[in-house]
Amino acid sequence: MYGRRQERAQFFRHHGFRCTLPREVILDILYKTKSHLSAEDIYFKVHPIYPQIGLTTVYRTLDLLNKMELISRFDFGDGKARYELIKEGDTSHHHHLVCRKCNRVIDYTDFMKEETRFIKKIEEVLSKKHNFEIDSHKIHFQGLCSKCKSEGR
Amino acid sequence: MYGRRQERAQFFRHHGFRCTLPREVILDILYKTKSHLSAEDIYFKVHPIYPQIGLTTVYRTLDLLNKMELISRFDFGDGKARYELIKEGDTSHHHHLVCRKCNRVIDYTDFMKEETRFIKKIEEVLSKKHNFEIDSHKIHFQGLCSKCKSEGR
DNA sequence: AATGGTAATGAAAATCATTTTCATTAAGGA
DNA sequence: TCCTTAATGAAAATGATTTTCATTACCATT
Repeated sequence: MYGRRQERAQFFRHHGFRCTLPREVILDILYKTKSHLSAEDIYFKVHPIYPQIGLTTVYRTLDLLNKMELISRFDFGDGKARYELIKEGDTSHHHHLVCRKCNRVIDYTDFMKEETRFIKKIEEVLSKKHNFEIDSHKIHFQGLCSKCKSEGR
Repeated sequence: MYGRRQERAQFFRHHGFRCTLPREVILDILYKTKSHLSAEDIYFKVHPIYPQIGLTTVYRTLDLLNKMELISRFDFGDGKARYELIKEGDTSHHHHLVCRKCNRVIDYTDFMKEETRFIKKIEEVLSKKHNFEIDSHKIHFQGLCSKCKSEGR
């Protein structure tokens, strides 16, 4: 969906939004980049190629993509929001280990089968109990990364 | 530990910090309040009784308590950090449902037995694999709360 | 292909949570 | 009680994000 211009354009229009250059470019960068990008990160990636695209637009686009549930927003404790594309298929589903000292983030994909089973069960119960429409979940481990551990806390 | 002044004082000293009035008062408020408080929330709760305690000190104290792992920091998407006391015993262990529209937070404690089993297993594997010292985890469901669902997204 | 209504943009200014600075205060060990 | 120094408070600074507003450019319609 994200790979082809035509599909992207349709996706925006389906949601009642226009497909513009900044939106295409930003979505493209998120598509091509694995790591967890902040608005500024994206701005500096975009700027050399499209210097007319401003930081404000990056913020607005990230907000839009988030509302469209194309991307997820994370807080890893470094004072800026970070974003990741939500890809289709189970292959990319992952969660994070976050170092509470240096804020380093490690992605993991272990135990996803079991997780899915477990999460599905909770979701069923919670969504009924609280009349809540659950559409995503995040799991987040905190602690000390190898580097910070060896340097002493 | 948090209930008695003597214990609190010792706890601070054990960690090499002084036990001061602001620290006692702020810890006390966190102890007595169930909900997820922001620095400002705490400041306004403190202020009528101890007007000499400033917002800066609230921020600094929350930072300290967080580093001492007495409290946890959360981002529920409303632009301010929120904090919760980490209580002892299994009874208070819980996670959150967060509405992506109005940022309402619902605590849940369902399936904690199974969760503990599941999380313990993941932690063992991940901590070895990444040489990471895991000391806590967060689970976070996102979606629409009953109110926002009925009002139409 | 040209047009027009309007959503989207960019630059600058504003906002707001959080952090820093620095002079003053007060823990708590000696 | 004294003294060292960590902790505090007020004000200023910072930095991420949002708002404002005049301009641009999608894209449905002609």
